[in-house]
Amino acid sequence: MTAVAPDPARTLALLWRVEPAAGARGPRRGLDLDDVVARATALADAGGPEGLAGLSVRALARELGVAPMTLYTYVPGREELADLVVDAAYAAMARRDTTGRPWRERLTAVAEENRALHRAHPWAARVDPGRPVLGPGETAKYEHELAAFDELADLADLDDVDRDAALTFLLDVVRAAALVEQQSTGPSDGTAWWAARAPVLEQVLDPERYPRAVRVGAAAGAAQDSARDPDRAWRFGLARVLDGLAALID
Amino acid sequence: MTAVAPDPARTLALLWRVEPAAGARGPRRGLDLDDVVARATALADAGGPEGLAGLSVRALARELGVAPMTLYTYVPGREELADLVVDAAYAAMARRDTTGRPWRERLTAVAEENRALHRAHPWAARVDPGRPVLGPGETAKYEHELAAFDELADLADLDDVDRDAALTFLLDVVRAAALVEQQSTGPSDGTAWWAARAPVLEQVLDPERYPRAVRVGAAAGAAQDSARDPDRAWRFGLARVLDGLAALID
DNA sequence: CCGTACGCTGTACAACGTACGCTGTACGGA
DNA sequence: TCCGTACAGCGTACGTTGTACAGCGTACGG
Repeated sequence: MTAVAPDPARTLALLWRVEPAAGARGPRRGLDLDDVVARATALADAGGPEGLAGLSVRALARELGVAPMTLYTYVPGREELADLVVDAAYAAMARRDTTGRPWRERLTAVAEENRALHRAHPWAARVDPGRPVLGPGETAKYEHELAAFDELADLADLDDVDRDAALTFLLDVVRAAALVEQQSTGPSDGTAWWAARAPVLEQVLDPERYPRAVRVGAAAGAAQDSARDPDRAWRFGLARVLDGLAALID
Repeated sequence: MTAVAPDPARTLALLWRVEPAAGARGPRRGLDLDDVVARATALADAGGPEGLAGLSVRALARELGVAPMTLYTYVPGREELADLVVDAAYAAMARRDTTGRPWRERLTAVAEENRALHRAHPWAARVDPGRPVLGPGETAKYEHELAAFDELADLADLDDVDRDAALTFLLDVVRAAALVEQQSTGPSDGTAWWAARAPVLEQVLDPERYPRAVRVGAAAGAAQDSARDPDRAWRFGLARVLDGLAALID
């Protein structure tokens, strides 16, 4: 079910659009790689949070009006296609130039840009951050976001390793907030979700045994469902990140 | 490929081991649900970071010496099996009683317990936190971890929603650190990984265009690979979390 | 003692990723 | 001008997945 040799060099060349000096023999290509990736992205977006995981070669081929195997002339396999989709999404992000602005504002901008990413592409929050793509999109994103730490790195005397850790720290809290947000705006809008579970839960969730879990769980669940203050978790996380980083400045 | 009706009540009953008052007619069951879950956990653990996603009904059945379809008399489907595995892992976590200790120590204990979880079960870091399992394991974990926030909630005047957000904040940073750690201890030990990519990257990663990305990326990569200070990212994240939460105390 | 509820499983189907080999195209060199 | 060849596209096929369905056999309740 998986290819034998997922040559990383080939994938990188594809990501960076480094053509293998094609001798233009044979028929012209009927599709454009950028189109393929764009259609794949649209399919993934339509698939909700599991969109990227659920993206299938056959569905994409159907969408593009070609046979499934045709896609393999454009892309080595499903995994690499997903990498291209991810990197394209990173490349397409809006990046505010906040050069010279105070560090809190710069980091907030980065956080908001990533929040927008997660809203545009719900699957982005499920992308494995431990497996870097190393494409042009990710690289540009990385460079831009590292730059936002210039002033803070200076003030707090962060070395490069700490700067990277600080960025990871921020991005991860943003991702977590996105996951929470997706849960409430998810397929079932809370009420039905809880209604289906309430009968068993009432029977089993002993408030004397789990006092905090029952109380806090109910409060947190209600807060998420009510659209009264949907940004609360988001602002909490961001403020905690900024305060945590501010403590580095002695 | 997916079941038609993933009845949530049935799954909850299974998680909490609420028997449907079985009239004990017919043959005895040859397997124990706890055994099934234990073997599934072992299989997932052996499968590395993708272990839970890669867990297949057929493989588990082979392991248990039964036909694949037999498992469907114990569990509604693959998804629910995964939920049981997750909840069992939560239930099995060691939980230090830190009642009365200072809040930083209590939160550190929670962080370390979850770090141990991620080391025992690499797939745990990939479990979707937006989809709560609501089993006894998760509930006990939630209760225990909320309790660790008692003093801080008091000092910082956190309401229940904030308390939940603060816990989520902490757990997510721990998860992120686990993902980073898994990347370095991963399948290929860094050197080979970079060697395969270096030729293309050198050709394409312009240090003038991406100065910080190239510099910081190299430093961060080297820091992860070198086992010199493997805990550095971990300690950074934890310290940032504690400082960020400490700022809530006015 | 037997009817029936239920554990177990063989078979089958739809969907998946993708290897292999064919067909037809269109350019580079003769 | 023509043709060899490199390459785009794809039909077919294989192995894998989750799981629906129907049959078989067991063992308890009446």
